[in-house]
Amino acid sequence: MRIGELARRTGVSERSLRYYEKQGLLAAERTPGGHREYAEVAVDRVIRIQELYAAGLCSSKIAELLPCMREGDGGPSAVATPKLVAELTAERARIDRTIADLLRSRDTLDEVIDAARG
Amino acid sequence: MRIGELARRTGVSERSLRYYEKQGLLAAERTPGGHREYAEVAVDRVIRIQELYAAGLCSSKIAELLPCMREGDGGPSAVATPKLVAELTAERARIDRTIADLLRSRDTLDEVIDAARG
DNA sequence: CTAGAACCTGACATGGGTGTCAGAATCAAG
DNA sequence: CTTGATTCTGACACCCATGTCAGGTTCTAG
Repeated sequence: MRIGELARRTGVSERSLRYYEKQGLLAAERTPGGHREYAEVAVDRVIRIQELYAAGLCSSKIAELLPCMREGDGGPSAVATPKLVAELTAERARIDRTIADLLRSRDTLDEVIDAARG
Repeated sequence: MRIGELARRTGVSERSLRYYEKQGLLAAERTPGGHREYAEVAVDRVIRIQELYAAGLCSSKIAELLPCMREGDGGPSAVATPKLVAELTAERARIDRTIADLLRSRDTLDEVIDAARG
């Protein structure tokens, strides 16, 4: 599929998809004229990328991480190095802290919302 | 207490504390010479502000929200307007989506980490 | 062949909390 | 009074994913 369809199906802008490619996160074939041609599996990949961005990971971390994930029906094409494992473990801890933060903030909002309704 | 101590006790930079004041999030008395003097309750307030920032709320939303929260032992000094309640409800939904995202990303990380250990 | 839709690259802008620096004033201890 | 630590204001920079625009090329349906 081409970039417009991929954008539509993932909800991610074309601008961002091109940016992902430049960051080495998302590969694409090219038509003879130079237009990007994406495989079906790109949809899942883009969604995954978005989730990881939303989780606070930067492009370079995601770029290291993606090859170590299984994609579609195949297995992973790489295994994380010890250094990467350490980094990911740190990210994991940060995510846990963020979740805890979010839960507290959600409670705060609930309190204010409930007070206004009650 | 003064700004240095508040920064130390909350882990928030002096820069940010001054910024919070400019955004109307954090009030401070002034010494005759113009130095900020914070009440004890400021510590909790700053931590709360940080949590809300971490939850993705912007300064203006936090500024609207804070007066509707109970602070220390006292009750809230304001009640949320219907408009604010609607906005906060939307923020709450966004937070829920973010949490779901984080959980998925955490699972992704776990998968890669486990694969490298196994 | 042609028109219009879709795509290309490159460049500049944006947001918003935070870092940092400069130069001056204040505070507190000796 | 003096000195060093602390604080003040204001300005500029940064990050970094994303928006947007310009000018040109490719694709596809008629």
